[in-house]
Amino acid sequence: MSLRHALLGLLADRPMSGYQLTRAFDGSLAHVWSARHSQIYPELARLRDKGLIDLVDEGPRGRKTYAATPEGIEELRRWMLETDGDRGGRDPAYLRVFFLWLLEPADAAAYVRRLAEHHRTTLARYEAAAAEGSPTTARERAFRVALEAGIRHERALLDWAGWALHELEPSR
Amino acid sequence: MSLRHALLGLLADRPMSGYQLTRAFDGSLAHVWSARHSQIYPELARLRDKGLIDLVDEGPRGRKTYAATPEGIEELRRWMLETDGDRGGRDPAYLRVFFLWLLEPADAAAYVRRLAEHHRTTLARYEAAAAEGSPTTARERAFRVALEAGIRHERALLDWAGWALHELEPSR
DNA sequence: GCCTCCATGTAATTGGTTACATGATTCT
DNA sequence: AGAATCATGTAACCAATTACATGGAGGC
Repeated sequence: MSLRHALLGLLADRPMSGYQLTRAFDGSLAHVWSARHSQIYPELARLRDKGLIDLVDEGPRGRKTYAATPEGIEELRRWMLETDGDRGGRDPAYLRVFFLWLLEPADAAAYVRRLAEHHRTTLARYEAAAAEGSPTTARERAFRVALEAGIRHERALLDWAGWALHELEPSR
Repeated sequence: MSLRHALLGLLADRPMSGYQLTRAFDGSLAHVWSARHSQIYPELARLRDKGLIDLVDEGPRGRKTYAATPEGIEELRRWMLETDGDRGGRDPAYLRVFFLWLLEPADAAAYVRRLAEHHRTTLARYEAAAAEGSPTTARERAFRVALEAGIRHERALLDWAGWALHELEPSR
């Protein structure tokens, strides 16, 4: 169950509310995991029941801020090293690429161009994030390492899209 | 619902049984989508009810072979062009990378080395598949294009792992 | 006063995994 | 005869999305 550990990981860094966690899944974490608030709030309640997180503050508008407990961090560390059971990633965008042959060449090319556009914007966003300030803490350095994976991934697929457009030309 | 369209895409290429489809998800498709037989068989029944696939043959051991109908291919084409609603990919292996700072440096390095090993074997498998014969049909050429995305993805992350190991050295 | 964003929750439904259950064919 | 593989299905459970529902705080 990765959602649980994603929440623990975020809360191990700093205390956050369910609302802030929801927004974290729309940000830098979006390409590796995501979740809606309707899944997050009940999961936070379960994590609290198990003593893996603590309610550390209550603010305006009913805001509840949680932090990971030592037991929570322990559980997260355990999960980090327990790699088997990882199932292959799921990616509808690249599932479609397997079936491009069913489209008219013009539609297939348009699809690949749209993918390229998407990779281009994401890459720019990541590169901008990487450019601002150099990491100092272990946490910041690890984040930079994760970001680099995203950058190389986006760059590789952007290059691929260019190659693919050439390869899919009907004339060839 | 991507499973439905993955099945349609596979059956658009050639008629297959539920068992063969199950194995297809363990093969080249594994890194973009996967499903167990317990999900596939009921879905095939639903697809048949909707007239998107036909039962074209029954063989030994109760084997049932299905093929996509024209309506099925039409539905698949529609899905190919309807890209919104794609949610970000999910990848527990790279979710862990965001939390590497929580591990002892030695454990973090071991984790990255394991990722590298995984990318190395997958890359070798893809490159071997790419090396055998040159594609002739539109279907084969599109498959080669999809394979190339896999190759570049694996290569990029293998390179990343090497860089990350250097970057995570405690001495730095 | 109204709009936007902050903030949390529940209910209904669909998607996906694990476990249960059965049996035929082929190979050795 | 026994093992491996082929082959299909159902049931129970867990994970995730969509829709429903409510209200406070801050800006204009």
